[in-house]
Amino acid sequence: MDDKTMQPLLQHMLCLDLYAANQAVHRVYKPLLAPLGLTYLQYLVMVGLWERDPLSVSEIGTRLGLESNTLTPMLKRMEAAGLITRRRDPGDERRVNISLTAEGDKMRAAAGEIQRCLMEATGRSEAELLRFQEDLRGLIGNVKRAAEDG
Amino acid sequence: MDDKTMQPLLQHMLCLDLYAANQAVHRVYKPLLAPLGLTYLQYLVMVGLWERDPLSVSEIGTRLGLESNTLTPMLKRMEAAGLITRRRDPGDERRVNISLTAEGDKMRAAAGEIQRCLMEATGRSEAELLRFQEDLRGLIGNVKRAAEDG
DNA sequence: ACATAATATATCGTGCACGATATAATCAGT
DNA sequence: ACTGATTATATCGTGCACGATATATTATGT
Repeated sequence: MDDKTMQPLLQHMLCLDLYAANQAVHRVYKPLLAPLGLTYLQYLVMVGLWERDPLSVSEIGTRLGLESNTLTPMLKRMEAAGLITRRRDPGDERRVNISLTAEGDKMRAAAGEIQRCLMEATGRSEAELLRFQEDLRGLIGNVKRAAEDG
Repeated sequence: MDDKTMQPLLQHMLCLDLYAANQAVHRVYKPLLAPLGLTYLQYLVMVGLWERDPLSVSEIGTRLGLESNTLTPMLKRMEAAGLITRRRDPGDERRVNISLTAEGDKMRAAAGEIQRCLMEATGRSEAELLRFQEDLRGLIGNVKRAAEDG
């Protein structure tokens, strides 16, 4: 008989805060990435490749929670922009390996400062962020399990 | 000289968890909203209207962090689906008032159960969710401020 | 070796997001 | 009353998201 259950209010909905958090993060990243000609999602792909190169489309997909229907067009745009190359894996012709170009690799130099800006934007210490991240990941795990089980 | 600063890793990036949280929430809502013919964002508009009716386009925009470039097409789809009406405000012809149709108002009945499912999906108590929401809102406030100040 | 299933990517259509811009209505200051 | 600024919505183009589907390649079982 709780009002919040019977009559949802936007003010109380956590999902709206998660949505707003993404919007806010997006808006901090945008001006930082604009000089590099990267979108937010393209930057996440780059971070993945700076860490390990090459990655297949599905390996990128696992990291970002996306599939080829989203990734293929995006990776083609990044290829057209000269950031990455797309080549069929000789060992398994179903796979497409994504690698950084020299230009894409050079952008790595800008990443440290971008991350510093983001950390600073949160106004939280590294320890506070870690604790929050742990909490958030627990919640994500629960929600994902609920989504799968129906 | 921290590695996490110099060389960002996807594993450490909070923004990726926020992104994943939205994906997960979206996936829980989708099957619950499909019977109503609503998308996730359309549902949020409905929640706003169940709370207060009418709302202008910009009032909806304030609540969801969106502007007419996103809302106008979406509201037109909702109008075509018979969920809402769009009428110029007689007192200020610049504004467009959005109101629920009888059909849209009836959907209110399904909202309680949907919210119950979502709460349950988080696997957290109401008190835990409130604490998390407070923490998240603090973080959003900081990030928004950083985005505005540049 | 061969038929079948599973896997990896690509394509298509619809619905957000959002910067840039356009248009019309209202407001403010003279 | 008039001009310029402000406000509210709409339009356009590009880039995600994602369900559904198609195609090609590899793996599996007989």
